[in-house]
Amino acid sequence: MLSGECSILSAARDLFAEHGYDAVSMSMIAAEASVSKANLYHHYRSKEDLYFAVLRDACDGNESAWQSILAAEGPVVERLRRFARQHLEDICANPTQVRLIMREVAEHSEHRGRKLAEEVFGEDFRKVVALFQEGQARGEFRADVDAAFVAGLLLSANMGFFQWREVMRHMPTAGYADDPGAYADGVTRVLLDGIAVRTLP
Amino acid sequence: MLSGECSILSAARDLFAEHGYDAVSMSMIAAEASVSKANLYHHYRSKEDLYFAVLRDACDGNESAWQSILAAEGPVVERLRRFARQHLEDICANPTQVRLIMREVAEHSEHRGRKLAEEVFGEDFRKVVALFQEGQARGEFRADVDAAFVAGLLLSANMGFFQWREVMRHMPTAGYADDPGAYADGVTRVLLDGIAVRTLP
DNA sequence: TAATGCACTGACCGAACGGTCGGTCCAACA
DNA sequence: TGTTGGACCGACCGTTCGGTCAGTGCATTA
Repeated sequence: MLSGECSILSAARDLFAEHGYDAVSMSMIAAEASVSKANLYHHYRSKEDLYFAVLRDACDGNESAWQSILAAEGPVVERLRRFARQHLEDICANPTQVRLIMREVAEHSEHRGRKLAEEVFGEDFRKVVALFQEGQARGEFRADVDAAFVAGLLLSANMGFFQWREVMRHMPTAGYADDPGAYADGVTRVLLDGIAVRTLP
Repeated sequence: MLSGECSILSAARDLFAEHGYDAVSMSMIAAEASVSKANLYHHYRSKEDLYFAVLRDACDGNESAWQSILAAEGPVVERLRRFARQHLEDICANPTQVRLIMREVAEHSEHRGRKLAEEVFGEDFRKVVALFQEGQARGEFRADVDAAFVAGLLLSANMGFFQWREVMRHMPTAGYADDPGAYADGVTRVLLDGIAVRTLP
C-alpha cells in the first residue's frame, strides 16, 4: 500500500467513524488527507467504494490476543475471566473500528450490516459460545442456561461499557467508567455468582 | 398542535430515526409529510431546529408503565423481574425513539448527547439504582456489589437485545431473539443467581 | 533520448442541498 | 364587508455535493 492511499484510508476511517457516512464529504476527506479530491477518485471509484474499503480495512485487524485465551487450557472460569478483560480492553483500544462497525450494524442491521457483523463478530461469538458449552460439559456452569444467551449477555455488557461510559461518567456513584479491567472483572463475577444472597439449600 | 405541524414532526421523526440527521434532507421530510419545503421553514427556523423538536418530542413520551413497578411494594427480586420485562418491552415497542436517542448518544456523547441521555435516562437510571440499593438494604442482594454497576449491567443487557437481535437471529442456537419476555427473564435469573454451579460453603 | 504508465491536480459539471421570498388562500374578527 | 394574520406554496438563491476530465510531473523502460 502506498503512502498516499494509506493516508486517504486513515483519514476516511477517522472521519467516517466520528461523523458517519453522510456527514462526511469527499472534500473533507481530501483535505484531511492533504490530497486533492480528484486523487480520491483516482484510488477509489466512488465514495461508497472508499467507505467499503475503510470497512474492510477495519475488519482485517481484529485478530486479537483473546483468540488464544479462548483456546487455552485450564478451568473455563479462569479463561472466561481473562477473556472478558482482554475483550473489553481490545474494544476500548480500538474505538474507531468499533464505532465504525457499530454504526453500520445500527443503520443497516437487516442488510449488509448483518452480513458484516456476522463476518466480523460471528466466529468470535461462536468461540465464546463454545467456551460456555465447554464450561457446562465440564460441570463448571449450570446446564440449564443457553450458552448463546450468556455469551450475548457478556458481550452486551462490554459493549454497554464502551457505549455508555461517557454518560455513566457523569452519573452518581458510578466510578468504574475509567477502569475497564475492574468493570470486566465485575461482569465476570456477577455472571458467575449472581447478586442474590445465597440461601442454604 | 395542528395537523400539518404534527405530520411534519412525525415524518421527520421516522426519517431521522431511520437514516440519521445528515442523510435526511428537508425535501425528503416535506415529501413524506406531503407539504411544501417552505412550509417546513414556516414552522421551524432551520433543519436543526426541527431535529431538536423531534428529539424533544421523542423524550416527552417516555413516562412508562415501569415507573410504578419500581415504586411498588413487595420483594425487590420480584419488582426487578417485572421491571426487566417491562423495560425491554417498552424499548422494543418504541424502536424509533430509542434509535433516535441512541444515535444521538453515539455521535455526540461528549456534548449535547450526554446532556440528553442524562435528562432522558438519568432519572430512570437512578431509580433502578435505588431499587438495587433497597434490595441490598433488605438483605436480598449482596452488599459487596456496586448498585450503579449492576443497574448498568441490566440496562446494557436489554439494550444489547434491542441492538443485536437482528444479527443474533441469524446466529446458531440463539432462538431467543423473538421473545423479549423470555430474554428479560433470563437476564434477571442470571443476574440474581449467576451461571456457576453452586458449591456448598 | 523517446515513450510509456501512473500518481496526482485544478477547473469544472449537473444535481441537490439548506434556506428565502413574494404571493395566495381562508378563517376570524371588526 | 373590509382587514388582518397565519398556513401554505412555487420559484428561486448561493453553496456544496459526488463525480469527471484534460493535463502535469516524474519515475521506469526501450
